[in-house]
Amino acid sequence: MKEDDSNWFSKWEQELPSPDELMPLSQTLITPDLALAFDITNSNPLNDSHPPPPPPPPPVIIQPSSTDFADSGDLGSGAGDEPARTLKRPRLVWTPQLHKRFVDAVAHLGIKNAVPKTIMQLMSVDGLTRENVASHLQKYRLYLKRMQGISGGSGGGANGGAGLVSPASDPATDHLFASSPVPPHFLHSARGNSDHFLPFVPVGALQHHHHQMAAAAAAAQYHRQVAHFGSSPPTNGQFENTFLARPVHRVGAPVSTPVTNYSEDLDSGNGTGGRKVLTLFPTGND
DNA sequence: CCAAGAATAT
DNA sequence: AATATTCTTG
Repeated sequence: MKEDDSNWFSKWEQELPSPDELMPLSQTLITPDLALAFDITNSNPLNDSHPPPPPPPPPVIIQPSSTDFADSGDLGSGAGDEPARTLKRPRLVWTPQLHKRFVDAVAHLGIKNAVPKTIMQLMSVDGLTRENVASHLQKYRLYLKRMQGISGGSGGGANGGAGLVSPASDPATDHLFASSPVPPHFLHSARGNSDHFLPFVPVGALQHHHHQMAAAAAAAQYHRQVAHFGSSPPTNGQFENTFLARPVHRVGAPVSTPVTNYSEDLDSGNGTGGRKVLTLFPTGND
């Protein structure tokens, strides 16, 4: 068994979010129209509720700001896809799944190597940019700092929306970050590397499958994506688009092509027993 | 020049 | 509040 290094890796692979959940980023291949077209009528008997259903009829599409791609059809010639340049992509939504991936990557890299670029590469999420990660990382660090002050660690976050929770979960502190098990060593000064040493990114090991997602699948995912959280504040009227436009990769790094790796994931986003969002599919997978 | 980090902006 | 974008420094 020389699987020493592959050891943690294989384990990691198992926790990778299922395609369904990290689709928001990969939806890049699916156009909203297509999604809607597929969406469909899908009588989803086992689908959860969908209070805020994406009403197809109204001419108004969810787009935060103006300048979008599907807007005027003149831009260059094609107006279809390619643009990647000059276009603004929608805000990235860090779903618990994505964040989990993020945390895992950071954890496995060690705080020292956990720099945006490396994290991004390790996550191998299509469409994720360094800036995305950088921004999130910044916030994540603040969160960790915050935590050091109070609570030595117990990540008992995970509040089921009720009010009983362990300490260290201030209403202002939890939210997304509390939903993922924060690696212990994070709270200490991660110096010298405790267990993870990976100066470089083993991305090569991750590269296995390609995109094989079908439109139908994407459409389905598109739906559950919007109908998430059930505990949203009342005055929250901000809709953020869930699709990202990022059809092509432009890597200059020595790594190969970062593609999304799909794997089975049962989502255990909370170790403290406080189940949280998602996991729309009972028993296994669809 | 590229990338990380902090500071700002939306 | 959450992300993005800009600015500065390495």
